[in-house]
Amino acid sequence: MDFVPLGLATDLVILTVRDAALQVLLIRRGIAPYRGRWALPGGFVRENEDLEETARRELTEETGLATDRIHLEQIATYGAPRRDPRGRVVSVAYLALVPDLPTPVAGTDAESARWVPAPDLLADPARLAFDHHQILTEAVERARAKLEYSPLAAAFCPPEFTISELRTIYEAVWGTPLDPRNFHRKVTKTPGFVEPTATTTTRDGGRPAQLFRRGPATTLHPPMTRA
Amino acid sequence: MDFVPLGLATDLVILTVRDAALQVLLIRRGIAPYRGRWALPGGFVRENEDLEETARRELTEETGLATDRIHLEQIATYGAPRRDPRGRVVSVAYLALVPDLPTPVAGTDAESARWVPAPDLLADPARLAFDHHQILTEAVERARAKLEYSPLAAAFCPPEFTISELRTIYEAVWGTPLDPRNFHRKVTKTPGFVEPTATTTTRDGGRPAQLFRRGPATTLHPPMTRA
DNA sequence: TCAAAAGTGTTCCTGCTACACCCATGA
DNA sequence: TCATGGGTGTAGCAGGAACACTTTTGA
Repeated sequence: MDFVPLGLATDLVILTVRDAALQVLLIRRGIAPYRGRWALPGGFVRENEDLEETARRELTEETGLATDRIHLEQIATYGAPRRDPRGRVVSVAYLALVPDLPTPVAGTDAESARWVPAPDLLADPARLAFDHHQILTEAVERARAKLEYSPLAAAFCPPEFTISELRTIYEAVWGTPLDPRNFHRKVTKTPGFVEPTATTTTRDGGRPAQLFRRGPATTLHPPMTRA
Repeated sequence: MDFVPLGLATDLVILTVRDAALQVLLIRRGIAPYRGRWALPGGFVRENEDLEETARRELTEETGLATDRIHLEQIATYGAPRRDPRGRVVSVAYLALVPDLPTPVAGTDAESARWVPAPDLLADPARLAFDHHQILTEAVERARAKLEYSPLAAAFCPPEFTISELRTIYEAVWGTPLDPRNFHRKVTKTPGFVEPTATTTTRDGGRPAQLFRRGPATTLHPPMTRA
């Protein structure tokens, strides 16, 4: 067996929608290399640990979230020989979509972890450590694409949500305004996307809005369309 | 640095369309484990070798193809602790789309490498070694999805091709018949998908068909639609 | 009574499906 | 002249975009 010496790690792109904007969880590096710079959270795979298991462990460590209900998917693997100055480290990137947390970043101090608006980061390729700009770019594009044909936008929402709240997710992730009236019709008529609950809320002001839950669909027919 | 001992490999799902069917290149394993069983071609990543570089090297070794013009993309990484009985091996899977080769499998003997129809393999989860059935399944699904919104079907064709030949690709990959007349209109009217050449051919019989080249588009608007 | 958000109706237009029809070659 | 595949026209329908309009609350 050709065991070339290398480290295997996972990096996480943890996305949420806060203040009507798509935001990424970053940590500030306390040690070299890239000390003091912002980076994606991540860590090494342990012996007898599955890759997704590593990613879920990191996710819990960074957010304090019970990881069961969180959407987590693999994005891609980055293995350029010199991507880490310490030596050969191959990293499997994962994308996590989390609801806007009441407790922002539990378990870590505010100095070393924070939410940063995704557009700011995407606009500046030099702001993140390692090749994390590229990883972030591909992860965000994946998230944007997935909102089209999957009901994943609901992964950003609490268990019960209004159609407006769901629309806010789409607008934040895609960065485009959507017509509230057509959006409402489209979402409620797409089979399995959302299911009505018996209750309503006025938390968004104005006329009471009906609350919905995620439906059973895994793909949307027809898909939502970006402008 | 936590260097857990493990092997890093790439596995290749090499697809082509032959005899109007989607086919996969398999090799017969000469050594344990899974000796005598069919498996995806693959091999270990070398020191200072990029992951895609490994994949291209394997591709050339198995097919004898100059790898420059071949479409190659990463699918996913498989790292379950016991997926390889020899020890911990993490594998990065790649998808390659190649035109129907005049010389089928150059550089290897016919005993140990052959094209196998994809539907046969997909239908039987136990036929391939390791977790290769799962890898194949995800790779084929990726290829099917990509034909919808990218001009990648042309990667299965020679540099110049007729609309019918392109349609054959879609029918083989998707496993559904398409209306030749609507397909023709759709393809020729989608901006940047194909570009006409000045020449025609009668290699498919009947009225001479115009030959086309790949156009400059990277995504198709509107997308092709599966039945 | 007014502002604000929820939700419905309607019109126009694009794009897909189905299929009738004509075209250009080889046998 | 006929079989074979290439290619165009067109009618009908489904879904999206735009926007007028009604509903139900809190201030």
